[in-house]
Amino acid sequence: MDQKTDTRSRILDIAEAAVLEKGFEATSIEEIVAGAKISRGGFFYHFKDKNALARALLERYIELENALYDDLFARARELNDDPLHCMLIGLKLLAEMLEEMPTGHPGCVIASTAYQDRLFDEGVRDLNRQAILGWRKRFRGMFEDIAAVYAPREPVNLDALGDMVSGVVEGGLVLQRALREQNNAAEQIMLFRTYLKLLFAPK
Amino acid sequence: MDQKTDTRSRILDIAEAAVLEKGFEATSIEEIVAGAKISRGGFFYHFKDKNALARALLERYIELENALYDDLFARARELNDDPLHCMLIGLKLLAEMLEEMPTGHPGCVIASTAYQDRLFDEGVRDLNRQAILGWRKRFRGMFEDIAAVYAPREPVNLDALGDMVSGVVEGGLVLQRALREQNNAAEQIMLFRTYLKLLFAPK
DNA sequence: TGTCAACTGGACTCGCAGTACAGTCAGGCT
DNA sequence: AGCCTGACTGTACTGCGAGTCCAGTTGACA
Repeated sequence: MDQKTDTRSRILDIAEAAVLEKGFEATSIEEIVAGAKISRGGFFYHFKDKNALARALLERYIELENALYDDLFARARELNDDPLHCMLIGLKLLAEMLEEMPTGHPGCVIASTAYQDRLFDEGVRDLNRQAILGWRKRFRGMFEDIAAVYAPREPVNLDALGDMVSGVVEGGLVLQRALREQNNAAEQIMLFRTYLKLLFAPK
Repeated sequence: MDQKTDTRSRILDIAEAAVLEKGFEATSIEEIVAGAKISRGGFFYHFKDKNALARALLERYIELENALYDDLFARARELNDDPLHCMLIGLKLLAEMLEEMPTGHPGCVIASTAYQDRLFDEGVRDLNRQAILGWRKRFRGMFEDIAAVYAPREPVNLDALGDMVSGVVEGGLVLQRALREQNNAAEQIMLFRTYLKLLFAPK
């Protein structure tokens, strides 16, 4: 059981790295089993097919991302109780985190999955959807707290603003991937942070 | 020669629709030739391999997108000479265009390509890169014109702001695809428009 | 009439996903 | 000690899609 968990997550580690590097379809089971030092049979013992692997990969990724956001904004809240400043600090921390990744951020599995749609079953697509809706809810809530204290200077739809966090990160990562530059995602987040300052900060 | 062009672009049309629907790898040459009513041999007469198809697809898409931006902002300029208002009108037109597409926007080939990297050769990746750099230059230029008239209220890197146009569109399309909603991309663009108003508009 | 571009059609190789299944091996249970 | 089970290994097979090769057809034009 311990061993099962071990091998399974070893497969996931190797698969994730390969998928982020070159995409899901381009990643063969052959190379995964080679990397994990197991047999093909062993792979199919853990995952019914490639779709099950995709699902597990997504689940793990989403859980990690959520934990990361939890941690980030908890730390931000410790530094400043004000909802706006908490948000601004959290985004700064997020940008720094992205920047500090020496090889650049691995890229987001969400976008990767979104554009390879029909390879996956409804379950995988729904997982993807739920994750983004979760982030919408998370950030919408934070923006509501901010708006309760600071009236926005222009009317904005808070759901859309919540989505913008995900969108800016996803978009930034797409740019970063395509341009082969280093800090586009971090830069985009900082630019979004300036937006929030202009939108909510009084003066 | 005319027929060649005809069949070739018929292949591209069908391939583009299929690729945007389910991704490049998931699109088989079999279904493309079936849709275009040609033989497999006919396909390979026009395209050396799938990579050549990808390249042609990208080239066509980028050209179209550039023409679209040219047209959009030319129309905006006709309506208002001021660089800021021209930008704001152009973004509004862009958002409306995205919104009016009944099935939602087909999605951006750029992101799709970025996340399936290693399937393609260096040429395709470079095309992708050049397209985004072109948009950076285009929008950076427009923002410079704006900044020459209206001092930004917060310091911003204009290259990054230029990238933000592409990033917001890409990110919005990713959300739209993943959420299966209709107007995320348009909404994100309008939100970005509000950003520009806050950043540049005096008061 | 002959040439050439634009195909058709079929046969083949190769790599990869997925199936099937028989056998191995270590640990815990009785 | 004997047995069971979970976690595999190894091999052999099917089927699909990419890509190659090539011989032959068709229609336009010189």
